[in-house]
Amino acid sequence: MRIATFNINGTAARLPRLLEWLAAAAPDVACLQEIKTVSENFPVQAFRDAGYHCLVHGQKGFNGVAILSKLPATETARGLAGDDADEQARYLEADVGGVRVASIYLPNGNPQPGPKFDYKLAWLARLERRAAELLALEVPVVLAGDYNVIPTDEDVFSATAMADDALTQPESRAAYRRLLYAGWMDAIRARTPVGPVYTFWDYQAGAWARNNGLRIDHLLLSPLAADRMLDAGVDFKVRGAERASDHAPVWVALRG
DNA sequence: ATGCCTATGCGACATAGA
Repeated sequence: MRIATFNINGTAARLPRLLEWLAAAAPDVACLQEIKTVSENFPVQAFRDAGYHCLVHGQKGFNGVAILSKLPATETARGLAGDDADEQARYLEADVGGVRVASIYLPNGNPQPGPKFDYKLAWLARLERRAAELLALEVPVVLAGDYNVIPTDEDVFSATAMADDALTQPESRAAYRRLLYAGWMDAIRARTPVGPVYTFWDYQAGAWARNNGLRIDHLLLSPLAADRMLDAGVDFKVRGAERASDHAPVWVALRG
């Protein structure tokens, strides 16, 4: 089973690229972020024609997450518990073929310090609580998404250029590291332990051409999912297409 | 020191992204 995460940066703007990628990569599950549409306007029929069921948690204009799956999916959570006032669509979770999968769009947190950074850290704390509940289930789980966290200086083209950014702050990194120490395996780093691996390249300043990237899209695997991992990687080519998202898809292959 | 691009919206610029 191949499970991918892809921040598409707008469904309407990205639909042709997205359908091309689904046809070429044929993931069994695709966790999408930044769909930037209300659920009612998500092009369910186009994905159905491509062979995918859809679960959608959208909102107007910004954010929004979805899970596409070849097998039928059973929704297990919509939104993260812990803050009833939080109306941003950033978390969707489902059972697909015996694997629990979450599509995560973590808050960016800039500028920091400030309320947006506080929201990011609070969201990370809520995610840690949900992650602990999921570990206790003792089933294969894949937490897939745009974490907006650059885990280490090896995951960024220039640590100094990003030193004041919310994505590299010690508090953001500590929360991510706590997830790893709790038992979650970073699939990309399990496959490629050393050297730069990027999943995002800014539209500005020729970042793609210069390979000025960041690694912020992650696949965290519970122990039972990690046991089944065959391979993991980034579909770099997708970022080089015309009218591409600023993120590339990241995928993991599980046995069975 | 700032903007560089891109997407969206009750568009005519503002906001958000990262």
